[in-house]
Amino acid sequence: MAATMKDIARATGLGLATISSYLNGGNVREKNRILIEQAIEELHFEVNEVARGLKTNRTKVIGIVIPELNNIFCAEIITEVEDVLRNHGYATMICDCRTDEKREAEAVEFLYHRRVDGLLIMPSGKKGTYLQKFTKAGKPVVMIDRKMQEAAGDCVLVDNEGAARDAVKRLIQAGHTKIGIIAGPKEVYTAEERLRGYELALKEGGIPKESALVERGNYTIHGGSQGLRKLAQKNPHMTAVFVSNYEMTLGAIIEANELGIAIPEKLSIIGFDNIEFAKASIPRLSIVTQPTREIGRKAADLMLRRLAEPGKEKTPDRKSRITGDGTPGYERPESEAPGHETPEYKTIKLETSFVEGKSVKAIENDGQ
Amino acid sequence: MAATMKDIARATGLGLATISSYLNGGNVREKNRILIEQAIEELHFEVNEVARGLKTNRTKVIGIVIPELNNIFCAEIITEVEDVLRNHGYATMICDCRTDEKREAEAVEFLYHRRVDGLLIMPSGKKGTYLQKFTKAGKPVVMIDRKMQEAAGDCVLVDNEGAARDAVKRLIQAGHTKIGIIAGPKEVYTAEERLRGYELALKEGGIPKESALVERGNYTIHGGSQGLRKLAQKNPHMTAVFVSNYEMTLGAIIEANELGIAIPEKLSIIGFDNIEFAKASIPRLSIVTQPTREIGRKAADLMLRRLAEPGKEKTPDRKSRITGDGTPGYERPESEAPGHETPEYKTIKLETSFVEGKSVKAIENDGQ
DNA sequence: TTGAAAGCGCTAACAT
DNA sequence: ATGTTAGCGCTTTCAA
Repeated sequence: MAATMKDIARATGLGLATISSYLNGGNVREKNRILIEQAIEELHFEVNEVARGLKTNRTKVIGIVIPELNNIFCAEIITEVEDVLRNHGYATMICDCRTDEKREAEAVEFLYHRRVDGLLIMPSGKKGTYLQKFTKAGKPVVMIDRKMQEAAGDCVLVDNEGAARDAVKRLIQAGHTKIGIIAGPKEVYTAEERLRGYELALKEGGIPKESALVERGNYTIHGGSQGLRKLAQKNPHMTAVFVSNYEMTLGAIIEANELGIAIPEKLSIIGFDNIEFAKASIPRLSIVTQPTREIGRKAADLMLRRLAEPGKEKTPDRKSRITGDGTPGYERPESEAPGHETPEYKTIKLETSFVEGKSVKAIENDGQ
Repeated sequence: MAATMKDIARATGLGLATISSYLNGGNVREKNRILIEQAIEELHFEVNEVARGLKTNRTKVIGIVIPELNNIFCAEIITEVEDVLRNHGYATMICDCRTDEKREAEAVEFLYHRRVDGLLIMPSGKKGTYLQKFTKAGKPVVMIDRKMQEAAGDCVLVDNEGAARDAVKRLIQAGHTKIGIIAGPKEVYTAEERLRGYELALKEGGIPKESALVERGNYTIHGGSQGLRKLAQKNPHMTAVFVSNYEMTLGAIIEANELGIAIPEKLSIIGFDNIEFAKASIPRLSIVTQPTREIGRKAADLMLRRLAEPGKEKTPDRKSRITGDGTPGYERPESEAPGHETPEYKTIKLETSFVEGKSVKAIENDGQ
């Protein structure tokens, strides 16, 4: 087996505490330092993080729960999160809950068992009651992209309504009045926000709502294709479409090509997410992009900050000695700190940005 | 703090071993079982996996190293892996090494420190010398998609050459002779395999190679667009293209649309990966798909199997029942031959499949 | 600065 | 079937 601190102690003739001190950046006499380093080298010693975790009650692992690993928006955020956390010595345990609330709860439970130090979650469920375990244990919870009801914790959100509103406004400013939207599923909160943004822009632009101009898709490529087809069928005079996520944007474009609807000559399009695709697409697509990297970074930073905060997981490391003579001298004090000062949860709201492409064409306003 | 086994022991008046036995599926007298369950319920006891890990020297965590989490091929595989492993009580620690060999080595090191029980890696680097730590420690290593030199471990691969060969053969059978390929980067082994498959098919079909029909892209959407444009420019008579990964397939199609090259009337296309996209695309795309889910599942299964194998660990552990779920107890061959440690590594090669779409059109062979 | 010793929460002999 | 007792490898008082 791998060498342990004891081996180092024995090899150097020093005590365990000295080795530990050295490993944790404490002061060690120069000659001992050399001795230790030499022994570590020879014995290929490496700290056992598991043992350390048991002792310190901090595993240096962060749990991550996401709806779909297999989704570019999630994947980009998690990529960043993982990078930041690992650079700070934290490992991440990722659980994909397949957008299923039950699996989400199980994942949270699973991670709690593994004693992760904190939880980063992109919620699928509406209620976050199962997050209470973490908050009660004084372990930080950071929600990404969406806030859960009844859940205490920090949030990193995006201004979805504003983003959609801005996008649609641009279409209006370019002279469009018959503007369709391929919105997301009703159950998805962020999808509803985007739809609201669309409606808001119309209202502000003095353009009446038309239900025929609103299609919903299930956030998939296919949903986007279908959405565009229906919109085109129902609205021969529609000149512009706003599509509210990446996969559907892709589908909409494919469908437009299929239908022979030239972009932007016949139809202006503003899409969502995935700047890579927008850049590669011809004509270069105008899209709303979410700052995935920043979302990830902010979320990770927030987590690190919470972890660095003192006090939370006060384990009054008192010595509980068990007397050998049968006296049960064992008594668990109220380790509950009742008046726990409610930490002020932070909500960070990030701005999306609009990436100008060639998929929006100004139309003559006088035509009608 | 959370309750511990000791608390349960005290509450029930039973001994520690009994509690442990109960928790690990051992036999406990009925009335004690009830007692224990009751206490567990009341005290909200949950096993501390960290402590268990320290004791058993098995953390029930698998390390995963991948080139890009943010890549649909990787993401799909990992999604499956994570699912399978978690269903068996294993957590996964994922490290994204950004296709960087150095970061890859660091990630492996990082995971080793965390004492993961095994390593699943989709290699970026060519040599796997840094994997030796795992194999030396008797910890299983499973490579996905690519084999590393100097690395001992199991592999789950795909027959890239065969897949490409089959795809190109189909084009030939449909009468095509001017067949282009948008191949991947030279450094990527799997990309070279696919190129070889293309060449092989041509050879078998008696069609001479033409270097003008071979373009390389960097596996991105943009690379695909450029590749297609160059191919079209250089080869006015080209009637078919084989594109060797998803992102480039997407780019090629976008570009074809842009250039007004009708698919499949003017150009037949066979793409790669991502069946979702192929299905949504119009015309429905003919593609080669890799069985990502199966790759993930096989890799995870292989890992689980290795983990269940006895002997590797120095710790002479006796038959231990894993967590409550149906993991069967394993048998240990009695042949204790210490010097006879040559684990036979397994290589699983999976078949890709061809998904027929509408993007390949038969052409008249007599025309020329 | 350093050493000795007591655990963190669990499993696993070894008894009974 | 159950209790007793050692540790797993580390951090952390408390002395020296």
